[in-house]
Amino acid sequence: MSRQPTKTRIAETADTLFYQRGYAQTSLADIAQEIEISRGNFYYHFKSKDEILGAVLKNRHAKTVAMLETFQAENDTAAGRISAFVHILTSNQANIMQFGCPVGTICGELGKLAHPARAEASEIFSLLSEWLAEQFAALGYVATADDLAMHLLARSQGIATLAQAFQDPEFVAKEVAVLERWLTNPTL
Amino acid sequence: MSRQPTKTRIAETADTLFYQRGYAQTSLADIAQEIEISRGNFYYHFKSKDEILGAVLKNRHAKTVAMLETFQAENDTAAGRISAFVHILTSNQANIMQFGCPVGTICGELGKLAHPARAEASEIFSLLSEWLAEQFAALGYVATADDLAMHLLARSQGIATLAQAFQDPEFVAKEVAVLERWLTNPTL
DNA sequence: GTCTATATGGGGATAGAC
DNA sequence: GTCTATCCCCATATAGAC
Repeated sequence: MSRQPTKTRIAETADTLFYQRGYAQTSLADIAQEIEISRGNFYYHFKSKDEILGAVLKNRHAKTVAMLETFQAENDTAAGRISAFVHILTSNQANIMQFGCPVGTICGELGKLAHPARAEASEIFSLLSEWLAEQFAALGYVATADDLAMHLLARSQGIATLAQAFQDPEFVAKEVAVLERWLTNPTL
Repeated sequence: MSRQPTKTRIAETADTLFYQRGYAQTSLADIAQEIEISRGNFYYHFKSKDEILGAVLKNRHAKTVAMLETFQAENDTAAGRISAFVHILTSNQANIMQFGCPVGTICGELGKLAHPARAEASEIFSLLSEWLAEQFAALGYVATADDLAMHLLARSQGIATLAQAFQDPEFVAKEVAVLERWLTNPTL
């Protein structure tokens, strides 16, 4: 783990802390302490904190692509693939209840600040939306695939938001079940 | 407008700026500049920034109660009341696309920071959820009223999150239409 | 590549004059 | 009630030794 190059360790730790505390609320000192480097060392690897954010977003993008490829590989049917997506809410429940959705929360934060990296963050949502649309199209919902994808994405986001606000695992379980039922006959 | 007492003006301006920029990212200097008082004057009216946050959350709570009472007064049927709630997404669309939902985003921010005022923020969600549950019960969905309420709240939140991320008014319009259709026969 | 030391600015908060 | 002046801490970022 700690045999990785420093630049990588910075980006990975920043990823975690940005998720848990938010971008603005995470100081370089926090990251430096976590991986036991000096604050000065930072600027050998990155020009600025914003550049670290860029690297983090690039990482999350790549990890999202990889995740979708795994869903693709591990499920024979489009229905199974969509279901795998929905079940992120279950498998990642503990984190979501504490810190919200990693994509949704960074988009919200960067959006409020009108941060230049805003668009890169939303791109990850686009990635998910487009992949979901492909699955719905494969299921036969060709005409409404895009809308169904956005609809499901929105519902997942809403569940994540309320999960964090109410800290209620039962709510998540119920809503995932509702989504599963909806998936048997997805309509708008 | 500016004839209000300073303490009130601080709380109202803080409310706006906390919404637009986030709590942590709004400095007391920002607020002071907006209403043209000195930074020092602050501490005559509030002991700390956190105390201002407390006042803001109390205000939002009260405004939410008032809003629900208006919905109640202006609509004869439970269906109409729920519909009024849904249409916040339309009437407040411009703000939501820029800054997200005022309740959802503060809950998210305070949640990440494990801030003491977390619970007060979630309370506003509870307010909405309980009111919606009453409406669903009045519609005849007594057994599932609570779940329907949380479900609708989650869907609204999801729409707000994606509206901010994608900046797409059409998406909001489509999803509001979908919600309206769902309301004619709300199921889980 | 990594460190220490430091520059510079901004944050919340306090003291005390008016 | 409001102001100015100031304290202290922590933030990002830089300079330069090792």
